[in-house]
Amino acid sequence: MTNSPAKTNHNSIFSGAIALKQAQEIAAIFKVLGEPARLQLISFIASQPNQEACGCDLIEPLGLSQPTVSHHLKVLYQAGLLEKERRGNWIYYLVNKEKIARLQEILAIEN
Amino acid sequence: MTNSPAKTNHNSIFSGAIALKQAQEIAAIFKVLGEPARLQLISFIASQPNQEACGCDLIEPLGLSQPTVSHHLKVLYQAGLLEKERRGNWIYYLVNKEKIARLQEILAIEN
DNA sequence: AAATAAGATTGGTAACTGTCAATATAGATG
DNA sequence: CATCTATATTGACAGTTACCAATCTTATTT
Repeated sequence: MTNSPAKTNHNSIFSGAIALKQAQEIAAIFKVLGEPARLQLISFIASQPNQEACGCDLIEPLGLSQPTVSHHLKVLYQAGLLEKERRGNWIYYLVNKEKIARLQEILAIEN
Repeated sequence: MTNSPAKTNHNSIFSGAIALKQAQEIAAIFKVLGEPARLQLISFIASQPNQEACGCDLIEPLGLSQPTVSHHLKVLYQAGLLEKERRGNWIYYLVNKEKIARLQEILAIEN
């Protein structure tokens, strides 16, 4: 269990004018979320009973081809929004809640 | 002053698997935020003393051409993330805080 | 080792978009 | 009306990406 630090929220884009580098980092995450299929993936995975799902169960509900779903899962994983774990033939994905929480802080209005 | 309704947060993508249409609507907003220049614009405007800025003051800090800045401002405005108001020759932009707050709710983890 | 099933990669295409130069529009002022 | 400044639009180009079919890789099972 990690020790939760004091909540300061100075990571918000509203706590001061952000520099280009930070803007690029944050934008990269929003860009990943800027695709309907990827939002559906996150939402679907999180809504499962164990809050996880294997790739094969994600193809049908999205109505996209297997390569396309695989591509989106990769993008989400590389952005740190999903975690994955292999169990036999299947790879189970789950949402990285900390990353989501950090994103939420970025949108926190200080004033 | 509007009466604040009971906070239910059922707009989050984590309160159940979202449908395609909703995914498209939300993704459209994240897509707009998925550009460094636009994040800088929002951040810069909000960090001004009156939390507003005219377009002409946004060109230099971004280091982009006037048409490009104008384009980004238009995209942000059309997405409902910025509001604008003409005063003489200048057009002042300010952040739509409600829209931001709604975005934050979309990322709220229920569980 | 062969067969099966899940997942990843490759290659190709169509569509989108960020960027700027050039130009146009709008409002204020002389 | 002419001029000046702020903002918007147009046109063009380069880079990116979502998508699929086909193929490859990985792990299990017989």
